[in-house]
Order: sequence, then C-alpha cells, then structure tokens
Amino acid sequence: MNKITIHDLARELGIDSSTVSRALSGSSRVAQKTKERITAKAKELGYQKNDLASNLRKNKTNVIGVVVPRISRHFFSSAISGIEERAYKEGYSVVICQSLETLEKEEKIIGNLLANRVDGVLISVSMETENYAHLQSLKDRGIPYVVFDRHCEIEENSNVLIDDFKGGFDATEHLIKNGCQNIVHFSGPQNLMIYKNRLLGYKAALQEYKIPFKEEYVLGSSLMEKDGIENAKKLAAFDTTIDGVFSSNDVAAIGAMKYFKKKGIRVPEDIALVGFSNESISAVIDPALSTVNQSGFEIGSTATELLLTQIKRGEVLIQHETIVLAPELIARKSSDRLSKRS
Amino acid sequence: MNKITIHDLARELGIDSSTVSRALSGSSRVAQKTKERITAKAKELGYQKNDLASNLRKNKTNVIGVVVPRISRHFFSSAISGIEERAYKEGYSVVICQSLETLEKEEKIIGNLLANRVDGVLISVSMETENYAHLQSLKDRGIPYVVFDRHCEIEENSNVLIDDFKGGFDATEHLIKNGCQNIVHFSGPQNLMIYKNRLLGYKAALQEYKIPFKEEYVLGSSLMEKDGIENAKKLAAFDTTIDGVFSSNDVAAIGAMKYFKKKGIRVPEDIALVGFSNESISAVIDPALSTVNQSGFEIGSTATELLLTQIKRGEVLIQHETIVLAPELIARKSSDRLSKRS
DNA sequence: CTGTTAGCGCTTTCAT
DNA sequence: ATGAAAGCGCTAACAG
Repeated sequence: MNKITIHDLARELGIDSSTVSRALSGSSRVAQKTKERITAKAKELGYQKNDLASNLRKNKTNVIGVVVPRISRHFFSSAISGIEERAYKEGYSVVICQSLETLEKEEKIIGNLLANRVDGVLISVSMETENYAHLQSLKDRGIPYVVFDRHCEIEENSNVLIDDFKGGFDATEHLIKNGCQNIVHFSGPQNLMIYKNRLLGYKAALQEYKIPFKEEYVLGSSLMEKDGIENAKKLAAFDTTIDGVFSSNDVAAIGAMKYFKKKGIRVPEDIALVGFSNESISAVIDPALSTVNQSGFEIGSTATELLLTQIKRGEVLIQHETIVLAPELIARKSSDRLSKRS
Repeated sequence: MNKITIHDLARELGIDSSTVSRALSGSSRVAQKTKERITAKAKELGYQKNDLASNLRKNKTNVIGVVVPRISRHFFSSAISGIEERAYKEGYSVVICQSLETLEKEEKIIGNLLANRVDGVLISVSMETENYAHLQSLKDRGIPYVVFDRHCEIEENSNVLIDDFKGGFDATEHLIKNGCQNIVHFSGPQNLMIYKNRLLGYKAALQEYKIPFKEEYVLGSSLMEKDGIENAKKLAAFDTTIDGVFSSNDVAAIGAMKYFKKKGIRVPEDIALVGFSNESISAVIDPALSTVNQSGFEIGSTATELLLTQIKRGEVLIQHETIVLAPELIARKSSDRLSKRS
C-alpha cells in the first residue's frame, strides 16, 4: 500500500519537491549528484509516478485513443499493431476501444477519451454511424483526429483510406478476365463509404467489359458470417449459373467458404471468389482464394503518422488531409487453371 | 478550443463550483431546479468533465487494465469481449495492452498502468515471462490483479484457468478412441504452464491406454503459424505413419492445416487432428476439425468478475483464489467415420 | 440545500 | 542549482 510521492522523497532527502520533480523528468538544471541521490531514493522507496497528476498539470497526456468496430476483426487488429508501433516510437501510448458497431457506444467512447484528455484520436467508424456530432465535438475541443479505412460522407476530416473503387474494379476485372460472366457481389452496409465505393468499382468493371449489371446480383450483408452463408445459399437460386463472386468483406467471404466447403463446391474451380481481406486471413480460409489485400498494419501506421503531425502542429487550425493507399490484388491460382472454365 | 470547467459554470450561474460538482455527479443533495439549470448550462457551454482531475482527487479511476500477448489471437480478442461486457456493467472501463510476447513490454505496460492508477489488472502473461517482479509491484501497491489462461508457476496469484491437463487428456483420448496409435503432439513454450499441462494430459492419456510415449513425437512451437507448417512437414519423416495430431494451440493447428491442404492430406481421413482452439476459428480452418474448445468470452468475464470482487473488497488483504473452467471437446466428425480407420 | 475550505500529486514560473 | 509558491480541475469534509 505504497503511496510515495515526490514530497516524501524530498522530505527524506532534505530538499524541495520541485527539485525532485525536475530530476525525475530528466531536467538538465539539476546537479548530477542530487539527481543520483533522488533516483536512488525513488527506487529504494518504490516511488511510482502519478500520471494523473502529471497529465493534469501539463494538460497533455501523450495518449492517443483508437476506436474501431471490433478488435477481433483481423484487419483492425493488424491496424492496431501498426498504430502502436508508430505511436510508441514517438513516446505516445495508445488506448484501444471497440464500438461493437454501434453509434451509441462510439459516442460514449469519444466522450470518455475527451474526459481523459487524450491528445488525439484514430477512428474507423461503426456500421451505424451516420451522424458525426461526436467527431464535431473532438473538433470543437481542438483534439486532432484521423479517420482510417471506414470513413464518412463528410469531407472535413483527415482520412487515411484504401482506394476501394479500384479494389472493387480490380477484383471484378480479375473475375471477368478469368472467364466469369455471372458475377455476384456480396456487399456491405451502404452507409459506409467503403462498401459504396467497392460496389461502384464492381459496376464500373462490368460496364467496362459490357456485362449488364443486375441489381439482384448485389447481396447485402451486415458483416456477419451468417450473412455470407445466407448469400452463398442464394447463389443456386438464380436462373443463370453464378460463376464468380466478389465479396466486399472478409467476414462474408469466410461464411461463404464455410458453406461452399460443406456443400463440396470448389473454389475457384466451381466458383471463383475474390474477397477484400488480408493475405494471411484469406490463406487460412483457403490457400486458393484470391484477395484484394488490405494491409491493416500499413494503414494503421500511416494514419498514426498523420495524426502525430497534427498533434505536433499544436493548437493551430487542423488541416484536412486525405491519404489514399493502393489496394493490391493477389491472385492465388494461375489464371491458366481458371481460364479453362471459360 | 473549449476549456470550460465547473468554475466557469458556477460563475455563469452565480453559484459555487462545489454545487456544480455535486449536481453533475448526481448527488441527491442538490435542488432539482439548480440541477437542471446546471446541466442546461453545461450543455450550452459544451462542458466536458476532466477525469484526470476527478480521478486524481478521488484516488480511483474505475479503469481496469488488461494485458494480453496479442489482441489478434482469437482467444484473446474474445476474452476481451467478455471482460468489457462484464466491466461495463459495473461501471468500469477497460484499457487494452499488448505485450507482444515480450517480458520487457509487459513490464513497461504494468508500469504505465500503475502510473495511471488503474483499479485492477487482468493479465495473461507473455511467452517470455519467467520472473514476476512486475506482478509483485502490483501487489506492493495494493492493486488487485487476476491472471487468466496463461498463468505462472507461482501460487500466490488469483487465477482463472482452463483445465489444461484434462483438455490434453481428452484430446488425446479422443484420437485414441478413434483408432489413432501414433499420435504426435504439437506443443508450446514450456515455461508457460498451460502448455506444460497440456503435454502432461497427452502423456497421461497415452499411459492410460498403454501406448508408449515417445519423446520425439513432441514437437515444439513458438506460437507462430510457420511452426505449425514446419511441424506438419516433419510428420512424414517418422518411421511409423502418424495417424493423429494433438495441437496444443490454434496457431500451430492453422499452420498445419494450411500445409495439409496444400499437400492434399485430408483431415480426419488421412490424419486426425485435435487442436486447442475456439469453436469459431476452428470452423473456419476446417469444419471437420475436432477442437478442445476454449471459450475466451467465458474466461474473460469470469476473470473480470473475480477481479471486481477483489477491487470492491478494498484495501484489505487480497485472497488468492483460483477458478478452473472445464474444457469442452467438440468432435466434428462422427466417430463412425473416423473409426473406420482403425 | 449550498458555500467554504482544503487538498489529490505534480509541474512551472519566478526568485535567489 | 535549488526553493517558494501557485495552480491544473475536481471532490469531500465541514459548516451553516
């Protein structure tokens, strides 16, 4: 039940607490010798700095808040790795929060982060997030924030994104080039820009290759595995045989793969599947799976870098800067094998 | 750049800041009417409570620190879900930290949590953790902590664990009962008790069924997928044909499955595999995979419950309490199908 | 029910 | 190089 403060150290050493404070924070204006006495005594008594007091006084926490829909999604946990690595290098630590895809929790979290005076925020918005009052409240209080991956309709943010339109286009084009003519799209919540844009990319590729777009080929999902399973089930019900699927998210792709496996449907022999995902997770699902690779790590560290420059710019006005990263299509099977199908 | 404090509110309303404080923290000893005026003014000016000041004063944060090796491991992210749910219900929030399997980072994290005066800590130790000075420092400062899943050799902790010995025994027995005679064990770092105990369970089951234990059938791993792949490769090199594998961790099982798939080795027809894992992740790897199920969610919420009771007991001495949860064997294929092999 | 007062533990001028 | 003093924003006795 050790509650040693700098005053205790000061008293023991017959000096003032301000000197102790200076010594412990590495000020140069303390005699080397006193410094040593102080650190020795601190260790002896098991002194433990109180960051609450320190941060309160300094009005700076060196903490950045990270809010993601759920950490169990591979994309987000790898993004967090990128964030932490970058942040720690600059002496910042990170607090991780999950919105669990609800706006309510997301708002609560922002309130908490605000109350705890974090120096900045990185956020990937929830499925439900359609109003941005909580982001505005960050702005109002001069807390810089960067939206990564899942961004908002409004423009007045700093963003770090993947080029989802291109990702959707490339995925669809890949399927077409490998002989698919009847390509279904597993979409995502349409209030999230990323899913909107992937859908647009899908449409654009179809148009480019003169394949008529069919509304009924777009199957929604609320980012649950069961949606992927349901979607996969629906494929058999179409008049024409579906030969390709472009999934806008890994979760739906996982669900679909489970269903395919159970039914003995082979990928990509019976049906070609390209999913937005991550190289490593898609390899787990099926080594044969083609992927539009999203490097969570890269997007995380890029977003952190951008945030840190904003934090360092200080109280001056925050500029809105958007960085768009290129998606990378990873085609697992040789197109030889696939093109036999056409 | 809003820096409204309770004093600002008080001044505006011509009352004292202590009344504002009471009103805002829901004290009953404030007139309903003033309460309303205060909350109205707070909203009007965009007042945002400063938890640093509040927590400093109260010497209580209502925060519990969670430290895990890595959040990307499915077990840990689901444990965190259980922790958060339980903690939020009691008005606690949670800060999540990753040791990335190093003792150094783990120690730093504990230091940080201490400096930030968390009310308690939940920890699953890193692969490297063999000395427990950092846990002792929690004890010294009267911060209750509960070790979950990955526990330590020392006894003087509160733990929430899975019965790993039984898990190892059941997994191995399952393989034996289904006709396997040459069972390899993918082990884990032996300074972690959980892997030691799973190995012991494996040995005990062999002995029970009079199958000789062979040292060379125990293949280590450092919890990387590549270890699983390497281990799977080694199976062909044994004199006798390996017909069963008990993997002590999901990561190695995933690696092995990848290798098996690539080589066209079927599970469980060609080789039976039981892995310590989680129902949902193993279903992704292969719906046919048998699993010793570890419910991260359950272990997380149980650990949180235990921690919260300790926190509430206050400054009195901390009792060492250990809760052991039962593992659950989930056999995916009917044993019919498997037993044909014997 | 409300005001007064005194800190929580630290940092930071300003002196010396 | 060190000390004195003030205060970050809040809460919690204690009065009244």
